[in-house]
Order: sequence, then structure tokens, then C-alpha cells
Amino acid sequence: MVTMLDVARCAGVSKSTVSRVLNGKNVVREEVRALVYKAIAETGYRPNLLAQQLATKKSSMIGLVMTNEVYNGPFFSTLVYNAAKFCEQHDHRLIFADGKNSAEEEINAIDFLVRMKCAGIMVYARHTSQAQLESIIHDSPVPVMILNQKLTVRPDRNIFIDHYRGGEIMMDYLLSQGHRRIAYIRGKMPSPSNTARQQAWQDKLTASGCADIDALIAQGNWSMESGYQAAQALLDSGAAFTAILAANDDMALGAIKALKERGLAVPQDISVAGFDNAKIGHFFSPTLTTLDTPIEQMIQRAVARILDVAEPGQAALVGSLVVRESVSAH
Amino acid sequence: MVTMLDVARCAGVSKSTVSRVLNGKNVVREEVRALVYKAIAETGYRPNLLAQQLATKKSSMIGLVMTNEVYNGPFFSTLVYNAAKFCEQHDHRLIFADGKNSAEEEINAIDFLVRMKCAGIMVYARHTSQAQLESIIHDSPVPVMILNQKLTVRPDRNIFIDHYRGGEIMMDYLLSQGHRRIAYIRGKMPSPSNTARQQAWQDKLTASGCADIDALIAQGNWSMESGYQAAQALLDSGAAFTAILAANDDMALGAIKALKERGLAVPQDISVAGFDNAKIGHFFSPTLTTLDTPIEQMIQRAVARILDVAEPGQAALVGSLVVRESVSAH
DNA sequence: TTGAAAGCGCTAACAA
DNA sequence: TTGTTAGCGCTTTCAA
Repeated sequence: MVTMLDVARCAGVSKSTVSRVLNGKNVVREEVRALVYKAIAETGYRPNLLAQQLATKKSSMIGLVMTNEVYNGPFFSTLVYNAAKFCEQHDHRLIFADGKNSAEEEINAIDFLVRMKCAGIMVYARHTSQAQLESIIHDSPVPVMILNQKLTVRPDRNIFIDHYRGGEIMMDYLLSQGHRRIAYIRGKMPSPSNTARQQAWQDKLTASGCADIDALIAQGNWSMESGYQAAQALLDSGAAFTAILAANDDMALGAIKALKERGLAVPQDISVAGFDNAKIGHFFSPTLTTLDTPIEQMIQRAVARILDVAEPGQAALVGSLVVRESVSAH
Repeated sequence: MVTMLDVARCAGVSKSTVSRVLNGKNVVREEVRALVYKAIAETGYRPNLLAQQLATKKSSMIGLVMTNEVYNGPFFSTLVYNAAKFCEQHDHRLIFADGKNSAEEEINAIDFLVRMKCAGIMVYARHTSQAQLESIIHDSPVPVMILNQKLTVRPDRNIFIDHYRGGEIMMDYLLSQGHRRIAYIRGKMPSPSNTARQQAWQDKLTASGCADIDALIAQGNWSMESGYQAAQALLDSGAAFTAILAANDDMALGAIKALKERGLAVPQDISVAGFDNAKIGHFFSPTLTTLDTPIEQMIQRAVARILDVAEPGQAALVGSLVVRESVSAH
């Protein structure tokens, strides 16, 4: 392991001079710089970033806490893809910590990233309570951004997507197409996204005069397989419905498969819609009506806020309806 | 920022004692430990991992270099998901560095991770040459594992998937179903996966007596959209073929959409197959015949090798055929 | 069982 | 323009 001191000796100068050369402060004589560069090349020196970050108290990492175990689908993929992308754009690196499956582990994950001295941390929390999150934000020396769910305090540390409004938009569309009995496939709880979407579904359906709502709920876990099974359960239950709203696209796709297998045409017999606008929805048959979730903007804002650069927009994030074939008028 | 020294003062002991208490060396008097823990709680002390890693020369991070820009699909998703999972299983964290789009940037990304003192680095390289990779492996103080492509030296630093063999398996199946004119949709180059698969396609097709092979190639970029366009191009070219083999599932799915739009039934008129066994293939209609790529094993082995724990198997990784509906006999 | 002191590899204030 | 020195926050000898 060759250190800065080795380089200094090799060049016949002091450590500080090497440091100056490396940090571009243009205060080193040309000949000396050359000497130093030569020594660096000869020794194969590579600065130790840990030491550098310890000394400068600056970090080049941004942390992300997330339960990857559950979100192994297009949502997870898009989130991580964009997180890495925006970090790199600002010359930072993304570091992961798994929130696993409990509040305790989520908190541990955040703690790890804090102690790694990340420049900031993005948290996609599932279990940790609002109160706990608030105290974490308060105690943290670096910005902790809570994603996807609405915090009642500290809006400066919160980028959320209004999933309730999203649910309303989708329900309004379904109702406008004449559907009155709309089944719902839930995502695995706890989940801020599902909670809000389901509430919107329930409120809108109740308001439209639909009775016996509980019979129209099926439990999924966000995967296609679970959507497939949930749709079967719905069919087997004998409940009457003309449309299925799934809490994400994967489950909607699974549901469509189940319907087809039972000889039901989508959308002629049953309409189906999802959330998140996964790419596949455009290539599936029928193409999937869905709500585009602005994941990219959410991450972009979070990273911008962490690094304190100009932020692209401040308004609450709301998804937008993507009308395709899988929903028809009833 | 409260440091170990603050805790020591608060507890009325020395820094070293605090360190000992924290590192569990059972050599501290019970009463003193209690004092220290009390002080830790009072001060809200959180050890600085940068300092700790600098002092111990041990790391809790594993690096991953990858061009996320390109692989924003199920392959990327599965790779990252599993990388994070296995890192966590061994109590490490995953840190990303983007290889962007050139050998230079890939090398930079590796360099960054080396300088961050990662315990090891997994590299999914697209541009860096074999010779360069070998010299990187040689110069690196920590294990650098080259994924997915075969290195001619240092098998101990190489976990690869035999995509040529995979291509053969798929072609054998297609040929066994009576197809003799099989079109191929390429992934974006450079790519070890595509290179090998395409070569297998070409070799098998030539061996089976197919002439005019060049007319059967279409260019894609791994995305569904590109598969869609490639299939259209193939159709428009007037080339005769009874099957399409796409270098990944996403492009195969896109191709199927294009075929359907032109009034062609899959597999009755044209058979289609892909690679990687994306989950959606099981829910698509028709369900997709594909080759399962053992991404999970690849990552599992890489992590195991980096951390020098018992490794699950040594044989070369080869995909396995998943026969579903999208290919029929001709 | 504990503390003092040196060291991990770097930066930065201060002097020269 | 350069070198000396004192940190950054931790671990780890070595003595006591």
C-alpha cells in the first residue's frame, strides 16, 4: 500500500506539497508538480478516499434505504436506476442499505449510512413510524429525505407522491367508464402507497353508492403471481364486479392472465387497471391502462435537496393517467 | 458531532477503554462498562465508520461497476437485487459506480471503489479490454471479480456465464422444432452476452445449411421498443423466416407485439424465443420460451469469492431451457 | 484492567 | 512557494 508519504519521499518533497498538487491549488511550482506527478506514476499511488473524507469531512456517497426483498419488480428497478443515475450526475455514488422487514432494521440501515458519513440519505420506509422518522431527521447531521410517504412535519425532508390523489384519478376514470363494482387487489402491507390507493378506492366507491365493499378486496403482495392468485380468489368468491383495480401493474398483469384462463376477455368482460406505468404495460396484450408514477422526479428532487442544488419544481408529485386498452366502457 | 473522546470524558475513562467496551473485548470491568454505556446513551454517540475502517483497514462495502444506463430492465434489476441481497447476507453493503459508456469510465469506476477500500469489487464490464481487466485484477489490493464474460487467465477472479453454450441450447431446441430459417435480434454492442449468443446462432444456423444469414439479423438495444422495431424491420425486409430469436426477453416481447400488429400469430405463424427468463415471460400471452440465465448464482459466487467464504459450486454457469408457448413445431 | 501514545492516510493552518 | 505540525476519529501496542 503506497501512501502519500511514499510519493513525497520519492519526489523529494513534503506530504503537503503532494497534497497541493493533487488538489489542484495552483500554488506549486511547475517543476515540482512535474516531479510529483512522476513520483505518483512511478509508485502507482492511489489516494485513500476514506482518509481523505475523514480529513475533509466531505463525502461522495449518498445512501438509499429500501426493502429490496419486497420490491423486486419494475418499481424497485426504476427507483434504483434513477437513484444511481442522479447520484452519478452530481459526482456522487449510491450506497445501499437494506431495510429488511422491520422498523428496527430500517433504523439500523439508516444508522449505518449516517455513520458512513454519507452526504445524505434517502429512505423508502415501510415500517418505521412517522414519529421515529421525525426524530431520525432531527438527530441526523446530514439530510435524511423521506420518500414516497407524506410527513406531517419537515416538508424540507420529504418528497412524496400523492398516491391518494392518484387513486382518485384512476377511480374517477373507471367510474366515468361506467364501472360501479370495482374490485381491488391490495399490495402487501405495510405500505404507504397501498394504504393511500386503497383508501381512495374505498372512498370513491362508497361515494358512488357501491355496497358490500369488503367482498371486493383481494390480498396480493405486489408480484405478478400474487395478482394472478388474487384474481382467482375474487372469481371464486362469486362477487360481482366489472373491473379490477390492482395496486400495481405487476399484479394487474397477473390478474389479466387469471381472467383469460377462466375464459374472460379483457376488457370486454372485465376491465383491468394498475399503477406505476411499468414499461411492459405498453407491450402487453391488451395494453395496460395505468397511472404513471413520477419515480424519477421523486428521486431527482431528493438528490437535489441533499446536495442543495437548484431543485426542479416544488409542487407535490401526482401521477398521471395513461389510458390504454385494458379498460373499456361498461 | 460527538466523538469517542467525548464519551470517554463523560464516563471519566480513557478513549481506549471506550473502544474496548465497544469492540466487546471482554477485558473491561463490569462497572466501567456500565459507565461507558451510560455515557454513550447520554451523549448519543455514533461511531464514525470511516475512521474505524481507516484504523482497522477493514471494509464493510462491496463495490459493483455496471452500466446502468443500458441495462434498465429485468436483467439489471435481478442483478442489483441479488447483489444487494448477498452483500447484506454477509453483513456488507453494496456500493455502486457507473461504468457509463467507455472503457475509461469503467476503469475510473473501479478505481473509485478501490480507493474507497471496498472489500472487493464486482465488475460487469462492457468496454474494458481483457488485457486491461487483467492488469486491473493484478494491480488491485482487493479481489476484483469479472462477471459474465470469460477471462483467459485468472479463473479465480472470474465468474462467467457460458452464453455461447446457452445460445447453442436455444438453437438446438429451435432446430429440433423444425425451424430452419431463424432470424436474430441483436443486443446493443459491445456486449459479451450478445457476442456469444449471436455466434452460437450463426454457427448453428450455418451448420444446418441455412444460407444468406446476414439478411436474418436485426439490430436492437435490449429494450422492448427496440425489439418491436427490429421485428418490423425484419418483416419489411421481406426476408423469409419461421422463427425469431431475440438476445433477451424484452426484445422478444417487443417483437411479439410487432408480429401481432401485422396480423401474424405467435407461435402459429412465427415462433419467438428470448433469453434471461424474465418473470413477465410466464404471464405474457403467449408465454415466452426462453433460456434461464443464472444471474443469482453468478452474484452469489462472486460475493462468496470476495469474502472468501465457502463457495456454492465451481462449475461453469450455463442457462437452462424454459419451454413455454411462444415456440411451436414448424 | 486501564491509560498514554503512536499510528491509519489524508488535509489545512501556520510559519518560514 | 514550500515544510512543519496538528488534527480528522478511531484502534492498538506498550506500560503501568
